[in-house]
Amino acid sequence: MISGKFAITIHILTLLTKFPNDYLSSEFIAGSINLNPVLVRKEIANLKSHNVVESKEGKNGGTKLSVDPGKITLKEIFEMTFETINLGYAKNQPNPDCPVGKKINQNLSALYADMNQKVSLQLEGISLEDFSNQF
Amino acid sequence: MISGKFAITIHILTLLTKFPNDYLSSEFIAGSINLNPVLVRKEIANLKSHNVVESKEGKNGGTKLSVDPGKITLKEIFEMTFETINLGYAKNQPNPDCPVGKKINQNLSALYADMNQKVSLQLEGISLEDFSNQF
DNA sequence: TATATTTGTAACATATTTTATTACAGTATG
DNA sequence: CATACTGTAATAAAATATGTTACAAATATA
Repeated sequence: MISGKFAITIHILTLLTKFPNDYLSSEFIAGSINLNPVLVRKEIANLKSHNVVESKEGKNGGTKLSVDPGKITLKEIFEMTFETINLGYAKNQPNPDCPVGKKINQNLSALYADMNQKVSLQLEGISLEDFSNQF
Repeated sequence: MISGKFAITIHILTLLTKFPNDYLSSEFIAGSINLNPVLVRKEIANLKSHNVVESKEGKNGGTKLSVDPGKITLKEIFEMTFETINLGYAKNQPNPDCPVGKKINQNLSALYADMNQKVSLQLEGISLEDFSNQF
C-alpha cells in the first residue's frame, strides 16, 4: 500500500495556487479532498516545515502559499512527501552466507537509484503552476 | 508500505539463474531470502502462471527456470509483480463539485503514466541475466 | 510398495502501516 | 467575550503484508 501523502499534498498545493489571495481553512481543503481535516493539517505542518506555505491561526485563519508556484517543482514536493521511488525490499535481512542474499539489497538499491534519477528528471520539469494550470 | 513481491521474485529468479541445472526447493530459496517457504511457493505460483518457471512435485522436487535468462527483462518481471509505479492517490473519492477535486486523479494518473514509461524503458534494458551477473 | 520429501493451497494469525476520530489548548478576529 | 480557526496528542479503526499451521497430492528411491 502506498500512502496518499504525495497526492494529498499536491491537492492542497493546487488549491492554494488556485486561491493565491486567500487563507484556506483545513476544513475547506478537506472538503475538496474528502479527507479528515486533521490529516490535512498534518500535511500542512509538513509543508510549513519546508517553508512552502504559511498559516494564520485563529478566526478567519488558514493557510496560503509562501512561494511562487512557478518556482517550485514537483520534484521538490515529491521529496517532501516520499522517500524514494522503489519496488520494495523483502522484509527480513537476507542470508549473508549466500552470495545472492549477501548482495541482493545492494543491487536492488542501485536499480532503484537509477529509477529515482529518471523520475526526478521528469518531476523537475513540472512546476506547481504547470500542474495547477491543468485544472 | 510497499510489498516485497518484486524483490522476492527477483531474488528467486536470480537463484534459479545461478543454478540453471537444479530444481531448487522452496525451503532452500526461503533460506536465502530469510522468508517463510510458503510465501516463496506463492511467488513461484505466480511465476508459473506466467510460464517463467516450472516445478516438479514430490521428493527431490523444486523449481527451475523455463526461459532463457538472457531473453527476459526486468520489465516483464516488474509487470508480473507490480501494477504500476505511482506516488499514490488519496483514499477517498475527491469532491466532484470542486474543479480541483474533479480532475485531480485524472491528472495524477497522467503524471504517473509518464513515470511508468520512463521506468519501463529502464527495466526493459536489463535482462535477468544482466542482473544475475552482478552477483 | 513403503517411506521420505517436496509442491500446492487453504485457513487462520500476527504485524505493520495508513487513515480516521476525538479532544482540547492556544490564538486571532470582530 | 464569543466564535472560528490552527496545532497536536492520543486513540481507534481499517487495510495490507507477512507469517504459521496443516494437510492432500505427487514422486523419487530404497
